[in-house]
Amino acid sequence: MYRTNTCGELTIANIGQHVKLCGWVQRSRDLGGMTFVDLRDQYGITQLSFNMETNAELCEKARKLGREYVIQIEGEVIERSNKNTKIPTGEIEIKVETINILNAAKTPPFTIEDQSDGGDELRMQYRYLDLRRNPVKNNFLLRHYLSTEVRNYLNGEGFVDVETPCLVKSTPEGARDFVVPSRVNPGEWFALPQSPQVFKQLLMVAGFDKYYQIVRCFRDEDLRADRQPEFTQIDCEMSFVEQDDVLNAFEGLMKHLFKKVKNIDIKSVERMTYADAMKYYGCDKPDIRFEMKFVELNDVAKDRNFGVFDDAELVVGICAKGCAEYTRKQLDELTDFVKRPQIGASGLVYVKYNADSTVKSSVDKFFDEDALKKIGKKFGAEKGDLILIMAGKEEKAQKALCELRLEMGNRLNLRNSNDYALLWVVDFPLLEWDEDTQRFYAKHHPFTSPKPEDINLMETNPGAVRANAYDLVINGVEVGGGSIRIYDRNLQKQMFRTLGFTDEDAQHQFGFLMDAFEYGAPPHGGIAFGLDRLCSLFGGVETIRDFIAFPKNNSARDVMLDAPSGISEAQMKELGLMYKGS
RNA sequence: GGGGUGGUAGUUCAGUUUGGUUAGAAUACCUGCCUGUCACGCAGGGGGUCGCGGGUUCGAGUCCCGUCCAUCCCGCCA
Repeated sequence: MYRTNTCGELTIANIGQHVKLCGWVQRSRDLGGMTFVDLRDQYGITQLSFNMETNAELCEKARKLGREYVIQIEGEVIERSNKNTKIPTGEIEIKVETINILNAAKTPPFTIEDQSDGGDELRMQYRYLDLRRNPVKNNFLLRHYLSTEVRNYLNGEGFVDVETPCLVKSTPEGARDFVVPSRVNPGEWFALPQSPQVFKQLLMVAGFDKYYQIVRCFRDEDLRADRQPEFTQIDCEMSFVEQDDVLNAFEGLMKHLFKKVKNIDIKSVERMTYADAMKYYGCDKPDIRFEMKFVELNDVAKDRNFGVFDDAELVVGICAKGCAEYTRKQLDELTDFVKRPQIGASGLVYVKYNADSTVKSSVDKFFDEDALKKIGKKFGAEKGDLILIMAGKEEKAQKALCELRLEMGNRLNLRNSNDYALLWVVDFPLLEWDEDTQRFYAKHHPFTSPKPEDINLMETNPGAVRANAYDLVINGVEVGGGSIRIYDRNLQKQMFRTLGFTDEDAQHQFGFLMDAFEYGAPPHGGIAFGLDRLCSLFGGVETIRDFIAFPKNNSARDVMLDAPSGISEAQMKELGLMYKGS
């Protein structure tokens, strides 16, 4: 038997017990006459003590232990004469009788401490050492707890966990696929699933009433702090449901998770149409922890001989409470912020409603005080407020002001990571026009159903058709999305036509699904949540990498494995692929 | 594909603006001393292809060009 106890559990109640412990040497403190060693395992740290007077040989041995040596010790739990109140085991120590070195260790390239001296790159290369650190380890305990509670809740609601394949068929819609060559079928390829979408729909056709799966998904697109090429979804589908049934069911899941994981009572989840989200926040995933809503100014801003406004499709602004005292420098910073290439605005107009009731703007030349006050009135601006205005093409002005609004939220400390605001964005457009390819694409995916009252627009004005599609947005982060699906063969066929598929292409790509719809497909819908993003949200950080044990770096590489890598000529031949020597 | 930031001891960084003696600090590591430490302390020591390649110069960590890597963002992500 390696051990009788872990390094996190012995307390004053165990005094006098003879124990065996195993773990890693966190650190040793050699005081000359005596030596202390901190022994660490997943559960905590226990101090080992050695005394030159009582056992010189053993004490010498303890002094030679390096950091991260794996050892087993045997000894007696004794009360410390000097107690450490900072750790749970701080009242006791082990008077060691024997040390057994299970494995020596090289000095690690960075310190295994809560505050490590290691940089990101190095920690990823030695991820197994990084994972020994408490803050990193705790992220995975959180993830484990979160997914456990997801299962607990969904199991309790009657959802059935069904596994779906990882080797599937490549389809032209959506994200770029990862593909896998088939040895048995030379020249043919599998794709890794971007989501189990069609399988879960087929499970509904098969009669499973409620399905879920915590499942890996793959997308071969460029990475971000919140995007990895393989990521995990909580994938769900239900039969005989309308949109409200789905929203209500998963509000329940969210309330459960917040209660269990964060001990937060979520009172309600706001609902907002996509149209309103765009109008008031300029994006489809607004952070509603703070207001600062957009106000459109076309009616009061035009016809003042100010070309920037007169030529603009949209003049729109926000009101930053109490910011009228912003200095020239601060306003310049904001202007630079919106002029960054990523945002690309050409400028920023401000109006200050000063405490002394005077009004000052960057467009005084075109707007007299009355006109500026009229603008202020549209925001309900008070003394001390600052209005920031963007103008231009509708989409661009919205996007720029959206970024500016979030920036102001940050500056005004309105985006506390301990506050959570949940929001359903509903009634997304079904389709999105793409200028480059001159065709419509499904905004969500091609299996999303149009709102029945909009179906008649499918042929006359496809861009105006709204979908039974919804996203869950928490603090401005899209954590999940779903829809009520099409379950009728003809409607599905019409959808593919609208997307520019010939009937033959549609049959070739998705015939299995449309065929299934002819054998008694129930009305159904569902949703999928990004587990990694939920974890990062609960953890209060923005990068999902911290919650993936072995993540890819920004260039989609695993730096620890040094993957991807070349394969042998023999493997290539076997797969029927051309070999390109390295 | 595009933009920003960064790359200097094992590690994290300073030094680069304004080129100039032997490139520093902290921490880690090694040695010695120390009997109640717990970020132990004290004394000493070793440790550098300044990412790589080219250029300018009497002289380059520092200036110029190229390139690679990392990271954040835009595009992309149904």
